[in-house]
Amino acid sequence: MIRVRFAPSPTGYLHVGGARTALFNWLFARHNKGTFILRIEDTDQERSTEASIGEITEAMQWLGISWDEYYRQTEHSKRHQQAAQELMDRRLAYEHDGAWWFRVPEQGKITIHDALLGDISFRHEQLKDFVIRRSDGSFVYNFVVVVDDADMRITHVIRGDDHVTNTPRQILLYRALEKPLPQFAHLPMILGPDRTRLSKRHGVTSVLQYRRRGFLPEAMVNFLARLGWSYGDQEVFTRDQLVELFTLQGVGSSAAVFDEVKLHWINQQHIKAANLDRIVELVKPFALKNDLITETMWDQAGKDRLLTGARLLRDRSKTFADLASSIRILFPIPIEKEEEVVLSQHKKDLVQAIIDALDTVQEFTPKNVQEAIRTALKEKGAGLRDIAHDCRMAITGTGVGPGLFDMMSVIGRDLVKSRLKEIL
RNA sequence: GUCCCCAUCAUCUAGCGGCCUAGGAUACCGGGUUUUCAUCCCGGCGGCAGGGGUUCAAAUCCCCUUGGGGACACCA
Repeated sequence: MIRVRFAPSPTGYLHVGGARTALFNWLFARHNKGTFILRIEDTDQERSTEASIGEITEAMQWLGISWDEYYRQTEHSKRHQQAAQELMDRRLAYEHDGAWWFRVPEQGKITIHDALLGDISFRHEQLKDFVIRRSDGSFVYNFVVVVDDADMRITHVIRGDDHVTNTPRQILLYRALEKPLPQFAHLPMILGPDRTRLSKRHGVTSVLQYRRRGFLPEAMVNFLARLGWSYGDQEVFTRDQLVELFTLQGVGSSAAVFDEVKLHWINQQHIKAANLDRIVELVKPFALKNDLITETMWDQAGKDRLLTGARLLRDRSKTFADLASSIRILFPIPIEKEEEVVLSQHKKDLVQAIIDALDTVQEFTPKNVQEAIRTALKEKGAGLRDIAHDCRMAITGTGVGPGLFDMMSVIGRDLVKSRLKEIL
């Protein structure tokens, strides 16, 4: 039975690097029908916070990374004490300056058999004795992680490769404690555009920030998975496909740069594939965010209109923030125009003809609207080209967008008419 | 500085000795579709870090150089 864990320390939000590590563990567990454990490494009482634990679990839930077992490292203090005492009793550790030190044998070398990196050797001289229990009685990371992983019968330790140099010390501890070694797999790091380890100074690294910016969790998961993992030429994956296809063999060994441009593209792919009802539901908070649109207005907008609007506009949206700003035109609020519309008298006549024509339309469908407008323009000896851009600007505030008749239909007769009158 | 890891287009990557004149994706640049933009379709640009080996054959294996990253705490 495969058992893996993600072990974040709750000293801040979940960043994308941590999320990727969690994701790979989770995919590995789900693919192999194993167990995924979330273990909060909260032994650093100074820096650990409840708020941080909440942020981390919320981010994981948002991403859909579900855990089967949950632990807090501090709950295991007696086990740590017990194990440390055992090493002391067996003279594998000694006390110095009030701290307990693990004795590293002077001769020999230690080899990690890493599932991703192959064999990596360290000579004992490089390691030196190290502290396992501080003089204040608390335990050091390298020690508790081994005790906990052994107790929890972790079979595969999948973590960032910034941990490789910790691994030989940990292996020594496994041996001293007479516990079976897990399989190690060290994931390559995620880098910023400047090729240094991804951090706050590279911009947004909080997973939850991506939710706030209008990204879909499945897009985030897809993107994170493709950072280091691949499956032939395929780029877009559903969560289920990822679970089905994920293997450690598919994981590369070189660091990857976090490319937000590609994240946007993947997000767009998932927005295009998502269920429209969900799109409408998810875009709502973005539309309400800093706008004239109220909750009531949203509810009165009409489900069908919102659905149609979302369908028409989502091909142009990389994020929900994009979609929210374009879907505003469905609401009876003033629209900001990208450019001032100044019409010649001739064009004003055309617009007036269009307004009049709209009144003759029975059911306000794209097809009917088109028919009425084309007919009206033809009678004036004009074509759609002559006035389309101005009409679009009047009713949507922008020169680009979905088909004019589709837009008029979904916006609705009254709103279209009043917006057209504004430019006369 | 010491130790460890990594090295294919700008970026993510396929490639695990012959299928490679190195494939896909993003980005970028054209063209088509569209009233416009986007989507979509077609095309283009662009890379095996360098040098030695091994082999009939190397992007693939080995060594060196260079470059990049990481670790060097009584932090996790």
